[in-house]
Amino acid sequence: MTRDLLSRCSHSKQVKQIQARFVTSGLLLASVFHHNALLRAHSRTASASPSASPAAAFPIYTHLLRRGLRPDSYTLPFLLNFCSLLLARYHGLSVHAHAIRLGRDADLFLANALIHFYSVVRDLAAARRILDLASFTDVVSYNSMLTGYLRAGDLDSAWSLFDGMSETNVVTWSAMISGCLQGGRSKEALALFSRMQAEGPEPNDMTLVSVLAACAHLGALEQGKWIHSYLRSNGIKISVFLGTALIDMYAKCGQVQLALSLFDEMPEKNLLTWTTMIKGLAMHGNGVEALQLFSVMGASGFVPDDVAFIGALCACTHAGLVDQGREIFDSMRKDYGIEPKLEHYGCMVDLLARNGLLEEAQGLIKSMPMEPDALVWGALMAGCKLHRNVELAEHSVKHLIKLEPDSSGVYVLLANIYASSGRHDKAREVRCMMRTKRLQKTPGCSLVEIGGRIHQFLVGDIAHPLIKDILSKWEEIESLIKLEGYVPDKKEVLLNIDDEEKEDALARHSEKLAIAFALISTEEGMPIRVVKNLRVCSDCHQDLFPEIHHALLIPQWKLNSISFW
DNA sequence: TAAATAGGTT
Repeated sequence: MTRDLLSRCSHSKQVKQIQARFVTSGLLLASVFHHNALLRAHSRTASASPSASPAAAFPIYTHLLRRGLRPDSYTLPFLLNFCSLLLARYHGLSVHAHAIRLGRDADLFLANALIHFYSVVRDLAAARRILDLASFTDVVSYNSMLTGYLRAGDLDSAWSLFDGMSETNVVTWSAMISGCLQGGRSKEALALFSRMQAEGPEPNDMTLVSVLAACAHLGALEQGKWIHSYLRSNGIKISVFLGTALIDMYAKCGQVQLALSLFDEMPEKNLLTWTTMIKGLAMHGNGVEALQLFSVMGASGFVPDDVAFIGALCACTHAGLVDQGREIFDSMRKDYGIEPKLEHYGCMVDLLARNGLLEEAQGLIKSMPMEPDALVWGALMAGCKLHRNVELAEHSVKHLIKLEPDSSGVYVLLANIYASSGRHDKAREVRCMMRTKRLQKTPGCSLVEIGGRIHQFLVGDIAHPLIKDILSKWEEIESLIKLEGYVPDKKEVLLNIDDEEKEDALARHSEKLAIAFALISTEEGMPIRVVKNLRVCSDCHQDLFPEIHHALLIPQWKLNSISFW
């Protein structure tokens, strides 16, 4: 009876009401079991109640002791889990001390709860000590330690623990895959997933959500599609989580229509589902559609949060809707009580600057209640480049260099601006500055998926086993497209080198290597999809050659962080 | 008892 009553509670207030009734009746709290059930109900409802406090659980424990009852193997773990949920460090420490006094600290359940607790409060050394000294451990003990390392971003420790585990389960593998993802190592995440299929347990929906996110980051459409059909053939229900991950994957892999039809079919959506779809539409230039969806979302009763507003502002940027952007930006505070964050100012500066409203953008920067970051100045500078305002660009660059003295991007941008306005002496000066500072341009990196495998190319890359064939294919392409009227667009190559060398430098851009490789590795008529870390250079984007016309180039800045392959 | 999704860019 008690358990039924408590398991129906979804909010901590309801638990408290039942608790009060128990205490006043004086009857129902007669056993350890009832105390445990209450503690558990508090934990279960804590995440849905922002006002939940660890202090709520302790009177139950004190009550138990006063009655002369002895905590069983569940009592202290339940109490501790409550502390973990609320990141209540001091309460948790006192539970640990109590357990030692009661001699319960050798229990397996408690050891696991302690490892989890110390992991979430980021005391990994304490967690490790418990794991190493515990009399009994199981796979959960190791998983808790593993997720502790992963939460802290310590992938190396996680890997070495993982490699040494004698028993693993689906949680172990899912945690590792999501850990790789969080660390920006999507390719490792996918590799781990194939290993899991060969030697690990069956994946479940939580595993697949992470795998889909990895596919999204890598533009691995074929693998993403494979997961989708895996879901269908295994009768796995498409939850809100899975559906959202699928929509994101399709959108990031360039398949907005597929993403949209999935979105329409989803019976249950949450704020993330909407935001993902809005962002997906905006990313592909469907700014107007994205904004329509944003208002439909509001009409459907979903209150946009700060991330949803980024999506909406981003849609305005892509569609050049300055007035709507201003309106949305103002309504954030006025209608929703959300203070614009740095990111929102960044979007607005981008929107204004891109559309030539450089002074308004500068004014907005001055009005910001916080210090503008490099992205804000970068957006202004990009606008200056587009609208050839060298003076304001120089002003922005001073701020940028102060904020990011070691970032090569700033200097490259400045050099770009000088070069495109014909001031080659200044551009050369910047280049020298970069050389003396030993800064290197972030290498362009393109990925192409052939037969379910991802191939990576860096600019000027000669590491690929087929590099000779790739380069001769490019020569063939180049001679053909030159006949069609292709003229290398050398403004992307700013270096002060002669024309022939410029052509050579262009020819080795990573996207060209990837396209040439894809053309020799696929059947005629097959679509080619290239994903790139930087914006695709305008020369590479010319689509004079009919075969390249099929190539879909998706710039993806997120890949910037992948540098270890 | 342990694991999951969205976010502005040169």
